[in-house]
Amino acid sequence: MTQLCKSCPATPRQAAARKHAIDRRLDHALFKAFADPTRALLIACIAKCGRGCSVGEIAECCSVDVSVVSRHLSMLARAGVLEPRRRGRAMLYQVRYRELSRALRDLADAIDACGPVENDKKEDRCGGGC
Amino acid sequence: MTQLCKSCPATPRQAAARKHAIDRRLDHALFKAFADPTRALLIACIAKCGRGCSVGEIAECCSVDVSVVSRHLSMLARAGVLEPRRRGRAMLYQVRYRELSRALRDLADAIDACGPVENDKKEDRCGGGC
DNA sequence: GTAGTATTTGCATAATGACGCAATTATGCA
DNA sequence: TGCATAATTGCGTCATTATGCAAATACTAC
Repeated sequence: MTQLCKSCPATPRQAAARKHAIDRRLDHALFKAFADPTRALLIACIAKCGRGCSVGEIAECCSVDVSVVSRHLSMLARAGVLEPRRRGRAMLYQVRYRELSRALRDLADAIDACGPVENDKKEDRCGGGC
Repeated sequence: MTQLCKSCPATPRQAAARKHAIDRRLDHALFKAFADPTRALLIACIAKCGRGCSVGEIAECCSVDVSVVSRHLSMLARAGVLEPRRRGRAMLYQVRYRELSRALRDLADAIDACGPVENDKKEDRCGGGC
């Protein structure tokens, strides 16, 4: 993620500022979490529920085996999307609302920061950052 | 994405409001785009460059074959992440800054909207939405 | 037209990941 | 302790996808 276009020599200051912002936000583990349809369904289900849901409950949202759901959930917890918590025999998973929306907004900010500014409008010039 | 937890009967109004927001934003094609390390690298490279980059230039950012980069780029364009444009022999790809950050912020908003509010704080009660 | 450069596509291979089933672990209750 | 319920893990299978190479296409310049 730190390698840069050899053909885009950059203003060091611009490059540093931009590089820092976006590289740190592009956590592909986070996006892998959302990339699978089943996981997206699970996330949406738990998010809309607004509380910690057990694995069995969550499994009712979709048609796959409970073991598959369990694996998805622990993966989502590792990715920082869900917060796991034990209650008796049940394992409750809850969406980490704040952290999640924060991560998305931070990436959006980083992308905006890379967007073309006045000096970069000339199509043939590199904006600096590569 | 429209299926819901059977064990979480919802207040219809809450359910509708929340469901609408998050289901529409969970475009897994968009997140698939970011889920692969190579693609994430390419996106970061083009984003930081701040202009339309040719396939050959972009390929210098990473160690994979140009043909692979070409495939990734056309996939990213299909996903709405990049904007393709021809200039002579070269194909230029530019990040769709506005649309991209907008999509991320919308999802962040939808997630926040699902977050626990006062009435949902009781852990055993479903917030409504499933 | 031909030659040269940039990009895309076809195809085979390798890696990754999702899934179901069965066995195992973890916890609560009598 | 023994039993029941909930969740996780091991393992094999199948589908998807990332990759490289070679061939084909798109475009420019002469």
